[in-house]
Amino acid sequence: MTPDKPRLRMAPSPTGSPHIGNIRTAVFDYLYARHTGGTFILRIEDTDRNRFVEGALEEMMYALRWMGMQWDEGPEAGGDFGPYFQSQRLDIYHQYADRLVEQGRAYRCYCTRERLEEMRKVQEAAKLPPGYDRRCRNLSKEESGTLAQENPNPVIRFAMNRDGTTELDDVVRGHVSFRNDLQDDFIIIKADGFPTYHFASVVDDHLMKITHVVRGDEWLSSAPKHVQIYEALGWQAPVWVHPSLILDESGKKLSKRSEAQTRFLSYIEDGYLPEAMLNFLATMGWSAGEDRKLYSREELIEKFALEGITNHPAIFDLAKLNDLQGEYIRMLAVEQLADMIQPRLQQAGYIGDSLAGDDISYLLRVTALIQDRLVLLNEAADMVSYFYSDEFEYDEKGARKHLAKDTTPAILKAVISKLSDVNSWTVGDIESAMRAVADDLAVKAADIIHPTRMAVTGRTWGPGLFELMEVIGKSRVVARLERCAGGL
RNA sequence: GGCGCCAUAGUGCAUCGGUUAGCACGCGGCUCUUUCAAGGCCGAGAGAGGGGUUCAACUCCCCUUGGCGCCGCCA
Repeated sequence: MTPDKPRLRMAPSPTGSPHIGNIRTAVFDYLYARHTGGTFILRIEDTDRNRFVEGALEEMMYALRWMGMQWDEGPEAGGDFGPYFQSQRLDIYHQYADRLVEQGRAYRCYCTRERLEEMRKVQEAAKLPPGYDRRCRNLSKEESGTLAQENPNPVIRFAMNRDGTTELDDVVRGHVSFRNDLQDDFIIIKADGFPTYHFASVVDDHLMKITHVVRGDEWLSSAPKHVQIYEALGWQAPVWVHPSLILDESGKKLSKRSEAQTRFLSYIEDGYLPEAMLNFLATMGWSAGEDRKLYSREELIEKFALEGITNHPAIFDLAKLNDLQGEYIRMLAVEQLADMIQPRLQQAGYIGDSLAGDDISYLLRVTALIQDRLVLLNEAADMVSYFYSDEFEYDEKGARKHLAKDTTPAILKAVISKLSDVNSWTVGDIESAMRAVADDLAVKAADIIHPTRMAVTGRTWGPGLFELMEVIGKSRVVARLERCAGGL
Protein backbone atom coordinates (compact mmCIF):
# COMPACT_ATOMS: atom_id res chain seq x y z
CA MET A 1 0.00 0.00 0.00
CA THR A 2 1.24 3.44 -0.86
CA PRO A 3 1.96 5.31 2.32
CA ASP A 4 0.39 8.64 3.11
CA LYS A 5 -2.52 8.30 0.79
CA PRO A 6 -5.46 10.12 2.35
CA ARG A 7 -8.18 8.02 3.87
CA LEU A 8 -11.54 9.68 4.43
CA ARG A 9 -14.72 8.34 5.81
CA MET A 10 -18.34 9.17 5.65
CA ALA A 11 -19.81 8.08 8.93
CA PRO A 12 -23.58 8.27 8.97
CA SER A 13 -25.75 6.99 11.75
CA PRO A 14 -28.68 4.95 10.49
CA THR A 15 -31.24 7.05 12.26
CA GLY A 16 -33.23 8.30 9.32
CA SER A 17 -33.33 9.03 5.66
CA PRO A 18 -30.13 10.53 4.25
CA HIS A 19 -29.87 14.25 4.83
CA ILE A 20 -28.73 16.62 2.13
CA GLY A 21 -26.11 18.05 4.46
CA ASN A 22 -24.61 14.64 5.05
CA ILE A 23 -24.47 13.99 1.35
CA ARG A 24 -22.73 17.32 0.79
CA THR A 25 -20.11 16.37 3.35
CA ALA A 26 -19.76 13.02 1.63
CA VAL A 27 -19.21 14.85 -1.65
CA PHE A 28 -16.22 16.60 -0.11
CA ASP A 29 -14.89 13.30 1.27
CA TYR A 30 -15.37 11.58 -2.03
CA LEU A 31 -13.93 14.36 -4.17
CA TYR A 32 -10.84 14.68 -2.02
CA ALA A 33 -10.28 10.94 -1.90
CA ARG A 34 -10.56 10.68 -5.66
CA HIS A 35 -8.47 13.78 -6.23
CA THR A 36 -5.61 12.38 -4.20
CA GLY A 37 -5.97 8.77 -5.16
CA GLY A 38 -6.90 8.07 -1.57
CA THR A 39 -9.61 5.92 -0.05
CA PHE A 40 -13.25 6.73 0.50
CA ILE A 41 -14.71 4.77 3.38
CA LEU A 42 -18.24 4.22 4.59
CA ARG A 43 -18.59 3.51 8.28
CA ILE A 44 -21.87 3.04 10.06
CA GLU A 45 -22.20 4.73 13.43
CA ASP A 46 -24.99 2.63 14.85
CA THR A 47 -24.30 3.17 18.50
CA ASP A 48 -27.71 4.50 19.41
CA ARG A 49 -30.03 1.55 19.57
CA ASN A 50 -33.03 3.68 20.38
CA ARG A 51 -32.83 5.80 17.30
CA PHE A 52 -32.03 3.03 14.86
CA VAL A 53 -34.25 3.19 11.79
CA GLU A 54 -34.84 0.13 9.65
CA GLY A 55 -33.77 0.71 6.07
CA ALA A 56 -31.78 3.84 6.78
CA LEU A 57 -28.51 2.19 5.82
CA GLU A 58 -29.96 0.91 2.57
CA GLU A 59 -31.17 4.38 1.69
CA MET A 60 -27.76 5.80 2.47
CA MET A 61 -26.00 3.34 0.21
CA TYR A 62 -28.56 3.89 -2.49
CA ALA A 63 -28.06 7.64 -2.30
CA LEU A 64 -24.28 7.42 -2.46
CA ARG A 65 -24.35 5.04 -5.39
CA TRP A 66 -26.91 7.14 -7.18
CA MET A 67 -24.48 10.01 -6.86
CA GLY A 68 -21.79 7.83 -8.33
CA MET A 69 -19.87 7.92 -5.09
CA GLN A 70 -19.05 4.29 -4.48
CA TRP A 71 -17.06 3.74 -1.31
CA ASP A 72 -13.86 1.73 -1.37
CA GLU A 73 -14.29 0.20 2.06
CA GLY A 74 -17.35 -0.42 4.14
CA PRO A 75 -20.64 -2.29 3.96
CA GLU A 76 -20.87 -4.48 0.86
CA ALA A 77 -17.38 -3.38 -0.14
CA GLY A 78 -15.27 -5.00 2.53
CA GLY A 79 -11.84 -3.73 3.44
CA ASP A 80 -8.97 -4.44 5.79
CA PHE A 81 -10.12 -2.24 8.62
CA GLY A 82 -13.50 -3.75 9.45
CA PRO A 83 -15.91 -4.34 10.84
CA TYR A 84 -17.38 -1.11 9.48
CA PHE A 85 -20.37 -1.19 11.79
CA GLN A 86 -19.65 0.28 15.19
CA SER A 87 -22.15 -2.04 16.78
CA GLN A 88 -19.78 -4.86 15.85
CA ARG A 89 -16.79 -3.23 17.46
CA LEU A 90 -17.96 -2.99 21.05
CA ASP A 91 -15.07 -5.02 22.45
CA ILE A 92 -12.63 -2.67 20.81
CA TYR A 93 -14.15 0.38 22.47
CA HIS A 94 -14.16 -1.34 25.83
CA GLN A 95 -10.53 -2.24 25.47
CA TYR A 96 -9.55 1.39 25.00
CA ALA A 97 -12.01 2.68 27.56
CA ASP A 98 -10.49 0.33 30.12
CA ARG A 99 -7.06 1.55 29.20
CA LEU A 100 -8.17 5.10 29.78
CA VAL A 101 -9.64 4.15 33.16
CA GLU A 102 -6.37 2.51 34.13
CA GLN A 103 -4.49 5.60 33.07
CA GLY A 104 -6.77 7.72 35.17
CA ARG A 105 -8.06 9.54 32.11
CA ALA A 106 -11.52 8.07 32.43
CA TYR A 107 -13.67 6.95 35.31
CA ARG A 108 -16.83 5.07 36.11
CA CYS A 109 -19.70 7.35 36.93
CA TYR A 110 -22.53 5.99 39.01
CA CYS A 111 -24.72 9.04 38.90
CA THR A 112 -28.27 8.21 38.01
CA ARG A 113 -30.16 9.94 35.25
CA GLU A 114 -32.36 11.37 37.94
CA ARG A 115 -29.45 12.98 39.72
CA LEU A 116 -28.10 14.34 36.48
CA GLU A 117 -31.44 15.81 35.65
CA GLU A 118 -31.71 17.36 39.08
CA MET A 119 -28.23 18.79 38.74
CA ARG A 120 -29.09 20.33 35.39
CA LYS A 121 -32.18 21.96 36.84
CA VAL A 122 -30.19 23.52 39.62
CA GLN A 123 -27.56 24.76 37.21
CA GLU A 124 -30.18 26.22 34.98
CA ALA A 125 -31.92 27.96 37.86
CA ALA A 126 -28.62 29.41 39.02
CA LYS A 127 -27.81 30.39 35.45
CA LEU A 128 -24.65 28.33 35.59
CA PRO A 129 -23.23 26.67 32.53
CA PRO A 130 -24.64 23.15 32.35
CA GLY A 131 -22.28 20.25 32.75
CA TYR A 132 -21.40 17.27 34.89
CA ASP A 133 -20.16 18.22 38.34
CA ARG A 134 -17.51 15.48 38.38
CA ARG A 135 -18.80 13.93 41.55
CA CYS A 136 -17.49 10.52 40.53
CA ARG A 137 -14.19 11.72 39.16
CA ASN A 138 -12.20 11.07 42.33
CA LEU A 139 -14.00 8.30 44.13
CA SER A 140 -12.25 6.06 46.62
CA LYS A 141 -12.57 2.27 46.34
CA GLU A 142 -15.09 2.25 49.16
CA GLU A 143 -17.20 5.00 47.69
CA SER A 144 -17.25 3.26 44.34
CA GLY A 145 -18.30 0.05 45.99
CA THR A 146 -21.19 1.67 47.74
CA LEU A 147 -22.37 3.53 44.70
CA ALA A 148 -22.04 0.42 42.57
CA GLN A 149 -24.70 -1.20 44.67
CA GLU A 150 -27.08 1.65 43.98
CA ASN A 151 -26.27 1.73 40.31
CA PRO A 152 -24.77 -1.47 38.97
CA ASN A 153 -24.54 -0.09 35.44
CA PRO A 154 -22.19 2.86 35.59
CA VAL A 155 -21.17 4.83 32.54
CA ILE A 156 -17.59 5.72 31.81
CA ARG A 157 -16.67 9.36 31.59
CA PHE A 158 -13.59 10.92 30.15
CA ALA A 159 -11.60 13.08 32.55
CA MET A 160 -10.98 16.26 30.65
CA ASN A 161 -7.97 18.38 31.46
CA ARG A 162 -8.92 21.08 33.93
CA ASP A 163 -6.24 23.62 33.10
CA GLY A 164 -4.99 25.38 30.05
CA THR A 165 -6.53 25.19 26.63
CA THR A 166 -7.16 22.63 23.96
CA GLU A 167 -6.13 23.80 20.55
CA LEU A 168 -6.44 22.47 17.08
CA ASP A 169 -5.75 23.51 13.55
CA ASP A 170 -8.59 23.20 11.14
CA VAL A 171 -8.20 23.46 7.39
CA VAL A 172 -11.15 25.78 7.02
CA ARG A 173 -11.21 27.42 10.48
CA GLY A 174 -7.55 27.95 11.07
CA HIS A 175 -6.25 27.79 14.61
CA VAL A 176 -9.01 27.30 17.17
CA SER A 177 -8.66 27.39 20.93
CA PHE A 178 -10.93 26.25 23.76
CA ARG A 179 -10.60 26.84 27.49
CA ASN A 180 -10.33 23.56 29.35
CA ASP A 181 -12.01 24.76 32.52
CA LEU A 182 -15.20 25.10 30.51
CA GLN A 183 -15.06 21.57 29.19
CA ASP A 184 -17.29 18.79 30.41
CA ASP A 185 -16.42 15.28 31.53
CA PHE A 186 -18.45 13.60 28.85
CA ILE A 187 -19.59 10.01 28.66
CA ILE A 188 -17.59 7.67 26.46
CA ILE A 189 -19.34 4.40 27.32
CA LYS A 190 -23.05 4.40 28.00
CA ALA A 191 -24.82 2.26 30.57
CA ASP A 192 -25.83 -0.18 27.87
CA GLY A 193 -22.19 -0.75 27.05
CA PHE A 194 -22.33 1.14 23.76
CA PRO A 195 -19.84 3.91 23.15
CA THR A 196 -20.88 7.46 22.42
CA TYR A 197 -20.01 9.17 19.15
CA HIS A 198 -17.20 11.14 20.75
CA PHE A 199 -15.37 7.99 21.72
CA ALA A 200 -16.24 5.54 18.99
CA SER A 201 -15.43 7.92 16.17
CA VAL A 202 -12.01 8.71 17.60
CA VAL A 203 -11.13 5.07 18.19
CA ASP A 204 -12.33 4.07 14.75
CA ASP A 205 -10.76 6.98 12.96
CA HIS A 206 -7.46 6.02 14.48
CA LEU A 207 -7.78 2.29 13.90
CA MET A 208 -9.03 2.81 10.36
CA LYS A 209 -6.15 5.18 9.71
CA ILE A 210 -8.40 8.05 8.76
CA THR A 211 -6.20 10.97 7.76
CA HIS A 212 -8.81 13.71 7.28
CA VAL A 213 -11.96 14.13 9.31
CA VAL A 214 -14.47 16.14 7.32
CA ARG A 215 -17.64 16.88 9.21
CA GLY A 216 -20.09 19.74 9.67
CA ASP A 217 -19.29 22.86 11.66
CA GLU A 218 -21.74 21.64 14.28
CA TRP A 219 -18.94 19.36 15.48
CA LEU A 220 -16.36 22.02 16.03
CA SER A 221 -17.55 22.71 19.57
CA SER A 222 -16.94 19.13 20.58
CA ALA A 223 -13.62 18.82 18.79
CA PRO A 224 -11.64 19.48 22.00
CA LYS A 225 -13.15 16.31 23.42
CA HIS A 226 -11.79 14.37 20.50
CA VAL A 227 -8.43 16.08 20.59
CA GLN A 228 -7.98 15.16 24.22
CA ILE A 229 -8.86 11.55 23.60
CA TYR A 230 -6.23 11.38 20.89
CA GLU A 231 -3.70 12.87 23.29
CA ALA A 232 -4.67 10.58 26.15
CA LEU A 233 -4.28 7.52 23.96
CA GLY A 234 -1.06 8.79 22.50
CA TRP A 235 -2.46 8.89 19.00
CA GLN A 236 -1.91 11.42 16.29
CA ALA A 237 -5.04 13.39 15.46
CA PRO A 238 -6.21 13.58 11.86
CA VAL A 239 -6.39 16.71 9.79
CA TRP A 240 -9.53 18.52 10.88
CA VAL A 241 -11.93 19.90 8.30
CA HIS A 242 -15.13 21.54 9.49
CA PRO A 243 -17.06 22.98 6.56
CA SER A 244 -19.92 25.30 7.35
CA LEU A 245 -23.46 24.12 7.45
CA ILE A 246 -26.06 24.40 4.77
CA LEU A 247 -28.91 26.61 5.92
CA ASP A 248 -32.52 26.69 4.83
CA GLU A 249 -34.14 29.76 3.28
CA SER A 250 -34.79 31.24 6.68
CA GLY A 251 -31.11 31.00 7.49
CA LYS A 252 -31.46 28.16 9.99
CA LYS A 253 -29.71 24.84 10.05
CA LEU A 254 -31.50 22.47 7.74
CA SER A 255 -33.49 20.24 10.02
CA LYS A 256 -36.00 17.45 9.91
CA ARG A 257 -38.65 20.11 9.99
CA SER A 258 -37.85 21.10 6.46
CA GLU A 259 -38.05 17.46 5.48
CA ALA A 260 -39.08 18.16 1.91
CA GLN A 261 -35.86 20.07 1.47
CA THR A 262 -33.48 17.91 3.46
CA ARG A 263 -34.48 14.40 2.52
CA PHE A 264 -32.04 13.52 -0.19
CA LEU A 265 -34.13 10.80 -1.73
CA SER A 266 -36.86 13.26 -2.61
CA TYR A 267 -34.49 14.90 -5.07
CA ILE A 268 -33.98 11.57 -6.74
CA GLU A 269 -37.72 11.02 -6.88
CA ASP A 270 -38.29 14.46 -8.34
CA GLY A 271 -35.97 13.58 -11.14
CA TYR A 272 -32.85 15.58 -10.56
CA LEU A 273 -29.77 14.24 -12.30
CA PRO A 274 -26.80 12.97 -10.29
CA GLU A 275 -24.44 15.18 -12.29
CA ALA A 276 -26.49 18.28 -11.51
CA MET A 277 -26.74 17.34 -7.88
CA LEU A 278 -23.01 16.70 -7.62
CA ASN A 279 -22.20 19.96 -9.36
CA PHE A 280 -24.59 21.85 -7.13
CA LEU A 281 -23.52 20.32 -3.84
CA ALA A 282 -19.82 20.58 -4.62
CA THR A 283 -19.96 24.23 -5.54
CA MET A 284 -21.99 25.08 -2.50
CA GLY A 285 -19.37 25.76 0.11
CA TRP A 286 -16.44 25.09 -2.13
CA SER A 287 -14.88 27.00 -4.97
CA ALA A 288 -12.04 26.35 -7.37
CA GLY A 289 -11.31 30.06 -7.18
CA GLU A 290 -12.75 30.87 -10.55
CA ASP A 291 -15.96 32.25 -12.02
CA ARG A 292 -17.51 29.09 -13.24
CA LYS A 293 -20.80 27.31 -12.97
CA LEU A 294 -20.53 23.96 -14.68
CA TYR A 295 -18.15 21.23 -13.59
CA SER A 296 -18.19 17.66 -14.74
CA ARG A 297 -17.41 14.95 -12.23
CA GLU A 298 -13.93 14.63 -13.68
CA GLU A 299 -13.30 18.35 -13.42
CA LEU A 300 -14.53 18.37 -9.87
CA ILE A 301 -12.17 15.56 -8.96
CA GLU A 302 -9.31 17.25 -10.74
CA LYS A 303 -9.84 20.65 -9.16
CA PHE A 304 -11.06 19.81 -5.69
CA ALA A 305 -8.92 21.09 -2.87
CA LEU A 306 -9.65 21.35 0.84
CA GLU A 307 -8.36 24.91 0.82
CA GLY A 308 -11.20 25.95 -1.44
CA ILE A 309 -13.82 25.11 1.14
CA THR A 310 -15.69 28.18 2.25
CA ASN A 311 -15.83 29.13 5.91
CA HIS A 312 -19.27 30.70 6.03
CA PRO A 313 -22.64 28.98 5.95
CA ALA A 314 -24.52 28.72 2.68
CA ILE A 315 -28.22 28.98 2.15
CA PHE A 316 -29.75 26.25 0.06
CA ASP A 317 -30.96 27.83 -3.20
CA LEU A 318 -33.42 25.67 -5.04
CA ALA A 319 -33.61 28.06 -7.99
CA LYS A 320 -29.93 27.60 -8.59
CA LEU A 321 -30.21 23.84 -8.38
CA ASN A 322 -33.00 23.97 -10.93
CA ASP A 323 -30.92 26.10 -13.24
CA LEU A 324 -28.09 23.61 -13.10
CA GLN A 325 -30.51 20.77 -13.59
CA GLY A 326 -31.81 22.43 -16.75
CA GLU A 327 -28.27 22.76 -18.03
CA TYR A 328 -27.61 19.08 -17.52
CA ILE A 329 -30.92 18.05 -19.03
CA ARG A 330 -30.10 20.00 -22.17
CA MET A 331 -26.64 18.48 -22.33
CA LEU A 332 -28.08 15.00 -22.54
CA ALA A 333 -28.26 13.11 -25.81
CA VAL A 334 -31.91 12.66 -26.77
CA GLU A 335 -31.55 8.91 -26.41
CA GLN A 336 -30.32 9.31 -22.86
CA LEU A 337 -33.12 11.62 -21.91
CA ALA A 338 -35.67 9.31 -23.51
CA ASP A 339 -34.33 6.44 -21.44
CA MET A 340 -34.72 8.47 -18.28
CA ILE A 341 -38.21 9.57 -19.13
CA GLN A 342 -39.44 6.19 -20.24
CA PRO A 343 -40.16 4.67 -16.82
CA ARG A 344 -42.08 7.75 -15.82
CA LEU A 345 -44.23 7.56 -18.93
CA GLN A 346 -44.87 3.91 -18.25
CA GLN A 347 -45.96 4.81 -14.77
CA ALA A 348 -48.35 7.36 -16.22
CA GLY A 349 -49.73 4.69 -18.49
CA TYR A 350 -48.71 6.40 -21.70
CA ILE A 351 -46.46 3.64 -22.91
CA GLY A 352 -46.11 -0.07 -22.29
CA ASP A 353 -43.35 -1.97 -20.61
CA SER A 354 -41.41 -2.65 -23.75
CA LEU A 355 -41.32 -0.47 -26.80
CA ALA A 356 -41.25 -1.57 -30.40
CA GLY A 357 -39.30 0.21 -33.12
CA ASP A 358 -41.94 2.76 -34.04
CA ASP A 359 -42.73 3.52 -30.43
CA ILE A 360 -39.09 4.14 -29.76
CA SER A 361 -38.67 6.57 -32.58
CA TYR A 362 -41.88 8.32 -31.55
CA LEU A 363 -40.59 8.65 -27.99
CA LEU A 364 -37.34 10.03 -29.33
CA ARG A 365 -39.13 12.65 -31.41
CA VAL A 366 -41.31 13.66 -28.49
CA THR A 367 -38.34 13.84 -26.18
CA ALA A 368 -36.44 16.05 -28.57
CA LEU A 369 -39.33 18.50 -28.55
CA ILE A 370 -39.49 18.87 -24.78
CA GLN A 371 -35.82 18.71 -23.93
CA ASP A 372 -35.30 22.46 -23.85
CA ARG A 373 -38.29 22.96 -21.62
CA LEU A 374 -37.90 20.10 -19.20
CA VAL A 375 -36.29 20.61 -15.84
CA LEU A 376 -37.38 17.81 -13.53
CA LEU A 377 -37.82 14.33 -14.89
CA ASN A 378 -41.06 14.03 -12.98
CA GLU A 379 -42.53 16.84 -15.07
CA ALA A 380 -42.03 14.85 -18.23
CA ALA A 381 -45.21 12.80 -18.14
CA ASP A 382 -47.41 15.84 -17.90
CA MET A 383 -45.39 17.65 -20.49
CA VAL A 384 -45.83 14.94 -23.11
CA SER A 385 -49.33 13.83 -22.20
CA TYR A 386 -51.02 15.10 -25.35
CA PHE A 387 -48.57 13.26 -27.53
CA TYR A 388 -49.89 10.03 -26.07
CA SER A 389 -53.44 10.71 -25.11
CA ASP A 390 -56.27 12.30 -27.08
CA GLU A 391 -58.22 12.72 -23.89
CA PHE A 392 -57.21 16.08 -22.57
CA GLU A 393 -58.97 19.09 -21.17
CA TYR A 394 -58.56 22.54 -22.65
CA ASP A 395 -56.74 24.93 -20.43
CA GLU A 396 -59.46 27.22 -19.13
CA LYS A 397 -57.70 30.51 -19.51
CA GLY A 398 -56.34 29.52 -22.90
CA ALA A 399 -59.76 28.49 -24.12
CA ARG A 400 -61.22 31.80 -23.11
CA LYS A 401 -58.46 33.64 -24.83
CA HIS A 402 -58.03 31.64 -28.02
CA LEU A 403 -61.19 29.62 -28.62
CA ALA A 404 -63.97 31.89 -27.49
CA LYS A 405 -63.89 34.39 -30.30
CA ASP A 406 -66.65 34.53 -32.92
CA THR A 407 -64.09 33.96 -35.60
CA THR A 408 -62.70 30.78 -34.08
CA PRO A 409 -65.02 28.26 -35.76
CA ALA A 410 -64.30 29.70 -39.18
CA ILE A 411 -60.60 29.70 -38.52
CA LEU A 412 -60.55 26.11 -37.35
CA LYS A 413 -62.63 25.07 -40.32
CA ALA A 414 -60.20 26.75 -42.69
CA VAL A 415 -57.26 25.12 -40.94
CA ILE A 416 -58.87 21.71 -41.16
CA SER A 417 -59.59 22.04 -44.80
CA LYS A 418 -56.16 23.36 -45.70
CA LEU A 419 -54.36 20.77 -43.60
CA SER A 420 -56.35 17.98 -45.13
CA ASP A 421 -54.80 18.87 -48.44
CA VAL A 422 -51.25 18.71 -47.17
CA ASN A 423 -49.66 15.65 -48.66
CA SER A 424 -46.20 15.59 -47.20
CA TRP A 425 -46.72 16.03 -43.48
CA THR A 426 -43.53 17.84 -42.62
CA VAL A 427 -42.80 20.89 -40.52
CA GLY A 428 -42.13 22.98 -43.59
CA ASP A 429 -45.30 22.05 -45.41
CA ILE A 430 -47.41 22.32 -42.27
CA GLU A 431 -46.09 25.80 -41.67
CA SER A 432 -46.72 26.85 -45.27
CA ALA A 433 -50.26 25.59 -45.06
CA MET A 434 -50.94 27.35 -41.80
CA ARG A 435 -49.57 30.63 -43.07
CA ALA A 436 -51.58 30.27 -46.20
CA VAL A 437 -54.70 30.03 -44.07
CA ALA A 438 -53.76 33.27 -42.41
CA ASP A 439 -53.28 34.91 -45.78
CA ASP A 440 -56.58 33.58 -47.09
CA LEU A 441 -58.42 34.90 -44.08
CA ALA A 442 -56.38 38.09 -44.01
CA VAL A 443 -55.46 37.67 -40.35
CA LYS A 444 -52.20 37.43 -38.50
CA ALA A 445 -50.55 34.03 -38.34
CA ALA A 446 -50.85 34.20 -34.56
CA ASP A 447 -54.63 34.28 -34.87
CA ILE A 448 -54.47 30.94 -36.61
CA ILE A 449 -51.72 29.43 -34.54
CA HIS A 450 -53.07 30.00 -31.05
CA PRO A 451 -56.47 28.40 -31.57
CA THR A 452 -54.84 25.54 -33.38
CA ARG A 453 -52.42 24.96 -30.52
CA MET A 454 -55.31 24.93 -28.10
CA ALA A 455 -57.25 22.49 -30.23
CA VAL A 456 -54.32 20.15 -30.73
CA THR A 457 -52.72 20.24 -27.29
CA GLY A 458 -55.21 21.87 -24.96
CA ARG A 459 -52.51 24.25 -23.80
CA THR A 460 -51.21 27.69 -24.53
CA TRP A 461 -47.57 26.75 -24.37
CA GLY A 462 -45.24 24.01 -25.47
CA PRO A 463 -42.89 23.11 -28.30
CA GLY A 464 -43.13 24.78 -31.69
CA LEU A 465 -46.61 24.17 -33.06
CA PHE A 466 -45.55 22.91 -36.47
CA GLU A 467 -42.98 20.56 -34.99
CA LEU A 468 -45.46 19.15 -32.57
CA MET A 469 -48.10 18.73 -35.26
CA GLU A 470 -45.68 16.85 -37.41
CA VAL A 471 -44.92 14.41 -34.60
CA ILE A 472 -48.54 13.88 -33.58
CA GLY A 473 -49.45 13.10 -37.16
CA LYS A 474 -51.91 14.37 -39.67
CA SER A 475 -54.93 12.23 -38.87
CA ARG A 476 -54.79 12.83 -35.14
CA VAL A 477 -54.23 16.53 -35.61
CA VAL A 478 -57.18 16.85 -37.93
CA ALA A 479 -59.35 14.76 -35.65
CA ARG A 480 -58.51 16.98 -32.72
CA LEU A 481 -59.27 20.08 -34.73
CA GLU A 482 -62.61 18.66 -35.77
CA ARG A 483 -63.46 17.67 -32.26
CA CYS A 484 -62.60 21.11 -31.04
CA ALA A 485 -64.51 22.88 -33.77
CA GLY A 486 -67.48 20.64 -33.16
CA GLY A 487 -67.51 21.51 -29.49
CA LEU A 488 -67.66 25.26 -30.03
C1' G B 1 -26.70 32.45 29.48
C1' G B 2 -21.56 30.30 28.38
C1' C B 3 -18.38 28.87 24.57
C1' G B 4 -17.21 28.46 19.38
C1' C B 5 -17.70 29.73 14.22
C1' C B 6 -19.03 33.31 10.56
C1' A B 7 -19.92 38.38 8.03
C1' U B 8 -18.81 40.91 -0.44
C1' A B 9 -25.55 42.28 -4.26
C1' G B 10 -31.86 38.60 -2.49
C1' U B 11 -28.81 33.75 -3.13
C1' G B 12 -24.05 30.95 -4.27
C1' C B 13 -19.10 32.25 -5.28
C1' A B 14 -14.45 35.35 -7.24
C1' U B 15 -11.08 39.11 -5.89
C1' C B 16 -6.94 37.60 -0.74
C1' G B 17 -3.19 45.40 0.47
C1' G B 18 -3.48 49.23 -4.95
C1' U B 19 -9.70 46.53 -9.63
C1' U B 20 -14.68 51.25 -12.73
C1' A B 21 -15.23 45.15 -6.74
C1' G B 22 -15.92 40.18 -11.28
C1' C B 23 -19.13 35.74 -12.36
C1' A B 24 -23.51 32.77 -11.87
C1' C B 25 -28.69 32.10 -10.15
C1' G B 26 -32.78 35.03 -9.35
C1' C B 27 -35.09 39.78 -10.70
C1' G B 28 -36.39 43.87 -14.57
C1' G B 29 -36.10 45.27 -19.74
C1' C B 30 -35.03 44.34 -24.86
C1' U B 31 -34.32 40.71 -28.70
C1' C B 32 -35.48 36.02 -31.31
C1' U B 33 -40.43 33.99 -31.86
C1' U B 34 -46.82 31.08 -32.93
C1' U B 35 -46.67 30.17 -27.18
C1' C B 36 -43.53 28.55 -23.17
C1' A B 37 -38.72 27.60 -22.39
C1' A B 38 -33.74 27.90 -24.23
C1' G B 39 -30.34 31.54 -26.54
C1' G B 40 -28.40 36.72 -27.27
C1' C B 41 -28.07 41.83 -25.45
C1' C B 42 -28.85 45.52 -21.61
C1' G B 43 -29.94 46.88 -16.52
C1' A B 44 -30.81 47.42 -11.13
C1' G B 45 -28.23 45.36 -7.03
C1' A B 46 -22.86 44.35 -2.29
C1' G B 47 -17.88 45.02 0.96
C1' A B 48 -22.81 45.39 8.64
C1' G B 49 -20.96 49.66 11.97
C1' G B 50 -16.83 51.80 14.54
C1' G B 51 -11.80 52.10 15.65
C1' G B 52 -6.79 51.01 14.42
C1' U B 53 -2.15 49.24 11.17
C1' U B 54 -0.47 51.18 6.35
C1' C B 55 1.44 55.75 1.42
C1' A B 56 -2.89 52.57 0.40
C1' A B 57 -7.74 48.46 3.02
C1' C B 58 -13.36 44.49 1.10
C1' U B 59 -8.71 42.29 1.99
C1' C B 60 -4.54 42.55 8.34
C1' C B 61 -5.79 43.60 13.96
C1' C B 62 -9.45 45.07 17.83
C1' C B 63 -14.39 46.27 19.43
C1' U B 64 -19.65 46.47 18.49
C1' U B 65 -23.72 44.53 16.02
C1' G B 66 -25.93 40.59 13.54
C1' G B 67 -26.39 35.41 11.95
C1' C B 68 -25.47 30.39 12.88
C1' G B 69 -23.84 26.28 15.81
C1' C B 70 -22.84 23.51 20.34
C1' C B 71 -23.73 23.01 25.53
C1' G B 72 -27.79 14.72 26.01
C1' C B 73 -26.20 7.80 28.74
C1' C B 74 -28.24 11.75 20.06
C1' A B 75 -25.16 11.75 16.35
